[in-house]
Amino acid sequence: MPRSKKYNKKAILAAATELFWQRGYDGTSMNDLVKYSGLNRHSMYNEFGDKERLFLSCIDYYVIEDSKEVISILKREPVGLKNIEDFIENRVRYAVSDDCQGCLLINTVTEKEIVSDKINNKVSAILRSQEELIHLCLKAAQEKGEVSKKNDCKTLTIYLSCFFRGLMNMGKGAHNKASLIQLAEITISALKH
Amino acid sequence: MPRSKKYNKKAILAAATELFWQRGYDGTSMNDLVKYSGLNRHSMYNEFGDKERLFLSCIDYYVIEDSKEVISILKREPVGLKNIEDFIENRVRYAVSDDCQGCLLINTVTEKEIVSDKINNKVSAILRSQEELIHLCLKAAQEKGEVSKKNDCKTLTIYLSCFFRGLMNMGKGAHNKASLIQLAEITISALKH
DNA sequence: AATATATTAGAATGATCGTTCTGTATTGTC
DNA sequence: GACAATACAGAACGATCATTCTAATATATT
Repeated sequence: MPRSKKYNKKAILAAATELFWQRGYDGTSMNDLVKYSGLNRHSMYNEFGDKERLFLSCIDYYVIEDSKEVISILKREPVGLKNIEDFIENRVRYAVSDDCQGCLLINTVTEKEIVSDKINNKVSAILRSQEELIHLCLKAAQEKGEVSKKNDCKTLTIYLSCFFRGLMNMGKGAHNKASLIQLAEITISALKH
Repeated sequence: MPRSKKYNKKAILAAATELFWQRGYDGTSMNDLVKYSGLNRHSMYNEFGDKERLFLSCIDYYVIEDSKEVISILKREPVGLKNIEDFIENRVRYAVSDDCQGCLLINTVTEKEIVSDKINNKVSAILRSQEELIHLCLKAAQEKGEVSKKNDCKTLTIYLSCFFRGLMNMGKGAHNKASLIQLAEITISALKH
């Protein structure tokens, strides 16, 4: 009976995610989103609800689509140091690239005071779950003797999490991005001692 | 002749800086600033110009007043590893504290796409100058043999800069802030190997 | 006392914000 | 061909944005 939808929901989400990623939640207006995605304002609200719900959907899209490479690296069996090394290399290469705009989730942490509790809770839950993946790799790596047992692997997880957050910020605006390449080695070697 | 000013310019700047620090440039409205500082809107514009110029003044205030402790740690003679250690300890303690709201400058990097070139340039120039202080400490520390010469001290500077940026983000929103304490040791020991 | 500036509260401006509504055109199924 | 849902452009809403302006009041110096 009804007319079928012409637009591609996923493509719209990709466009919206891109904008939020670049300019943040507060810095992106519904007008920007309508213009950039090409979807009609009416359809936008009909499909995604209000701005907050759209952003929450974008976070889902980001985790599923834009983070899948990184997640698959961390999940590759058998887990161990190699996963961490590949992950670090992947993130450093992204940070150095010209189009690095940080990480949508980590960027949103900076917006903590302006966004809703719902958004904050979702973001921190996802960051926590990603840290859990790192934790599993480090635990296995310690058991295999690939990583020093001097530090608790929970501590090392936080160390890496901190490194990645810093890296994403540097990727967005540092004067000497190229030299970020060399951080991979230092960080990996810190795990071994 | 003229009536003398009743308000304290520095106190107003402190209040404005506090708000920008908490909520970012875009997330802070002139209305918020007028209300929070207590200064009349008219006097606000008269004293500081527009929002952008006020923000630039706040950055100056932040560097001079809110960063002076940290800067003095890095400048304490004779420079060497001890400066770096104290600096790291100071920043970690701040990150763990309940009222950590990150670093105004590093937060502004995340807002890169929304703020003006003038703001971006100022922020990155200051971050660069602070990295230079770290660089001088590391260079001296390497000459004294306190820090390994395996890595170029410019690389180590970037490593530390990355760590601090990550730390500030973690301080703003991590689920396990208390464990950040342990990062100081790992990071310092990474410099030694 | 006269004057010059500062302070204050609040109105007003035009732009933009998120959101909703209106009306018309389109396209599918019965 | 009739019906139902969608797509679309754009107007309209009230709120808020940064900024400017209007007055009235206060307080220094001459």
